[in-house]
Amino acid sequence: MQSELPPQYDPAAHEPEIYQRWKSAGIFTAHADRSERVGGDRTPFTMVIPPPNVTAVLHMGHGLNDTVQDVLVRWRRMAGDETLWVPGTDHAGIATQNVIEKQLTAEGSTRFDLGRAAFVQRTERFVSDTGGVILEQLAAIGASCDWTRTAYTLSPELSRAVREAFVRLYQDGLIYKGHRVIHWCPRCLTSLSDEEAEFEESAGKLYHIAYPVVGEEGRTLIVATTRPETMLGDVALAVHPGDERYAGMVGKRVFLPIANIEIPVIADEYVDPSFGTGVVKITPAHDANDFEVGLRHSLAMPVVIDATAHMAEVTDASGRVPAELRGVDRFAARDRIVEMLKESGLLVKVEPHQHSVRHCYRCGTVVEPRLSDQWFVKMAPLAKPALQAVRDGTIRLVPERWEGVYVHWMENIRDWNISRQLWWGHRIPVWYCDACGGEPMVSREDITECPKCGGAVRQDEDVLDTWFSSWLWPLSTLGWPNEDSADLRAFYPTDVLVTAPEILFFWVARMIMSGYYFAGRAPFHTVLLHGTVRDMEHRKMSKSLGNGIDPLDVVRLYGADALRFTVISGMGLGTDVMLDPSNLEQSFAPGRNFATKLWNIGRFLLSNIGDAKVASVADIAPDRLLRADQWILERLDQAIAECDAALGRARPADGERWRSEELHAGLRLNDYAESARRFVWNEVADWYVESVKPRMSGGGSDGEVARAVLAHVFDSALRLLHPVVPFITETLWQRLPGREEGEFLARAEWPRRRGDVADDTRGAAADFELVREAVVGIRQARAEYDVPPGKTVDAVLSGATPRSRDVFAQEAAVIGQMARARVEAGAEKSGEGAAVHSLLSDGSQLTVPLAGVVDLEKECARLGGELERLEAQLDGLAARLANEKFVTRAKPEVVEAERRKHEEWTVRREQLRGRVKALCGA
RNA sequence: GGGCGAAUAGCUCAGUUGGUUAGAGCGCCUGCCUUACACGCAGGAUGUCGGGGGUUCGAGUCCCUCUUCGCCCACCA
Repeated sequence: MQSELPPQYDPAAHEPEIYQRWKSAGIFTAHADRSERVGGDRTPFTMVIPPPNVTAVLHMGHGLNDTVQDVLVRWRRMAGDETLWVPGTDHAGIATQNVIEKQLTAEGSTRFDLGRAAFVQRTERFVSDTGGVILEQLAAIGASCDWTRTAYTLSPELSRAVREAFVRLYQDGLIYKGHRVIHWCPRCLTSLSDEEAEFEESAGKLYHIAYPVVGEEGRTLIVATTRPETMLGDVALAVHPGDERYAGMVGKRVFLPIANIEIPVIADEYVDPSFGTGVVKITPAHDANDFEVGLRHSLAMPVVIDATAHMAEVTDASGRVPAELRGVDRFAARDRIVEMLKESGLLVKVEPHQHSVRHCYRCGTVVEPRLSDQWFVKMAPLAKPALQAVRDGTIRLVPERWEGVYVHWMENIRDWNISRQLWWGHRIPVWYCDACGGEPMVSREDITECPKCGGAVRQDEDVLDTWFSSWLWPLSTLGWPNEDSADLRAFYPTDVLVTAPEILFFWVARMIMSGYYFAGRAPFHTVLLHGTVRDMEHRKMSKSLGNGIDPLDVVRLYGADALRFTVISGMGLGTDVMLDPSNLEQSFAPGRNFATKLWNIGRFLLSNIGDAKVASVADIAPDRLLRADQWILERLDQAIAECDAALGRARPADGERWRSEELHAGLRLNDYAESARRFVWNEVADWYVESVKPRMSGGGSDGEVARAVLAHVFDSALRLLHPVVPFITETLWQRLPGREEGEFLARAEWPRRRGDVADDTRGAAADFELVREAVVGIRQARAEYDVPPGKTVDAVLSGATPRSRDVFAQEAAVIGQMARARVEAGAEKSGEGAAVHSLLSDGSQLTVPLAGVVDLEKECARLGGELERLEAQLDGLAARLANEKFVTRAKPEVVEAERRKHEEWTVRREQLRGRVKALCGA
């Protein structure tokens, strides 16, 4: 048997094959009819994957996100739930369109050369050829998604959901067309939502420009602006109505430099008198705030910058842009205008100014505010139930701190611009008949002719924001809007949504809103927001920085399990994971080392345990279990309890709302992984396996007991660990004796604790714990006194006092058996350690025995130090216990604990004193 | 500008409602190729718990303040 398994786990030899077997055994496939919501006998547990962009390739962010989800879904699968993890991809409007446009640029062409239909066709082809690679890559990290339900936001089914949502919202008056200043990306040539236009701190300049007052020679108003190029679109200057400095100016007119036209001075509350000069230029077409001011004062709204961010007289702007500036890029124009102002003496000063500038979240271009017509969703009514859900515990955000962020955003929610001037996406389902006046017709089905006049119609040119399809994801992937869909009835609402906080507003908040609006229910009860993968300088991993780690490299080098274990155990709740892209070996050492350890425990076990069927632990008479057996079974119970506690409840206890004590518990995946790891490594491997070695080789009926306990404990450990390290645990589990064809750990039962345990059982476990402590003590002594491992005890102890020789010999028996120290082991069996046990009843002896072989002076100094420390501690304890306030105010159990400790320490002090006296004479 | 969070070992982080001698992993040091594992075993070192003040019998834990970092939001012309 052993020869089959090499000492190092070779992931490549097992992982792909095992994944295939899981898949073909249908382990990942959910059965709607088994859900208790439709009369089945299993509780459903559903997650929908945050759909990666269809053009994406797997990076560590996905690696982490999908591992977390897979741990949860595998856990619930073993716990007996009917689990469904829906995979899929997002068509990713801007991102995908950018990819194709880049290709076209390389070919010396543009999308306009190609035309809309051909462009969309080409993109579709690209997506069908190369898209979804990431889903295949997910298999490499073990993601147990239901591949029979793979979804795509631009598929016919999901597109139907998009239309339905649009039409319903429109009919309910929640979608409207607005004419206002929005964020415009002059590179992508589309509008963006508030969320898509991200702030970035940048060092700009504040230009102070003098506007000459009409009719008052030499008098000017000074305006401070960061964007002089927009001044050509100025229609007024504004001051605060209460600003006494400019009280007389309101109603007067000033010259707009360069354009050389007159504009009025108005008063508006919007102006902050304490900023700059207290005078603001009003440019309604190129600033969202100025737009509002313009509306209030019925001002003209000349557009002087075109869609590509070049200066032009676009609308209502004739005579404003001098010929020399037309067609000049906005930033070049800024410099030119500053130059011109300087020449005419109207540039007062320029000072550095730190401010935030919005950038396109897809291409990083500085966003240009632009006046245009866009479709908007009225958000306030949608936000109401979504806000309530988080406040009342229907939905919990983990970690908790995100709840505040969420609530604040929801309370101040703004309408959502859902039009994009792109070609790749769901075309807005609105048609116009120009003959009949161009009133919008909104429809679920394509409209080909005008229902009134029978004439030609034209569809709205724009497509919908990508997030307008993603926000329906939990609904649409399950069959909505078909209310009778089996999946929708069986699996909606879903359970846990796992994602990064970056898309809390883009996606999570909107899914909650759509869930309530379209289905009347929250789409999930838990949102787990995990951290980000960063490099050692804490920079986010990114392609442009070149500090990324390819998860597939890690899988190739160390295996999927190593990757999974490393990220899960290294990730506290909501905290970032630091990995070193330049040192994969060290970064993934925790996972790789653990996998190897697990592998070797399995190797040992399989080579010792044989193929014969193993007795069930439950069938073994309790009195045949040795202390070590009782101990490891007790530790197993403890490990199960710890893992269960760390994972927490899968759903609210009452099915509706989280109780406050449940709200912030559970989902501590790192704690779970650590508990399981500690059990298998530090308890099973370090102690139980060691203690069991002589018994196994001894054979006989006790050997059978040991076999049974070892097999049971290891089997349980594999179950506990399977969600984190599914491949290696499955590989080993399959080889345990008694396995039948077609059995999979992936759907084996999650371990449960034994019921009530008899007192003497508990006592036996505690006895072994004493043995363990004794062995540890002896090892410390050996190390401290440099007892060479190659020496037998007798050789070392020559010259020792008879008593110390005697005692150490007893200890040595245990060391030999349990610690693999090279000491002649006695015949004492199996770590029962009666000798050690009796030793422990007098704790003073543990460090005494070597007195004869050590430097007496050194030992006395050491003991003296120890005694001193102990006395200081005891003084403190005594003082505390003598303190009336402590005794009366502290909790009784605390006081009791301190009393007990005081007693124990007093005994220890006496022993120590005795030892010092005997040894050192003082 | 507003809000939130963090600061504990060289690094990443745990430390439950205040109550033992503050822990883990990685790293580091020492000794070991011990018949499952050197990707291992055994042992070890390392902390003015960011600074200052306060409350308390008792503070890493609660309060105030300062400093430094991070995140979210914002109409920083």
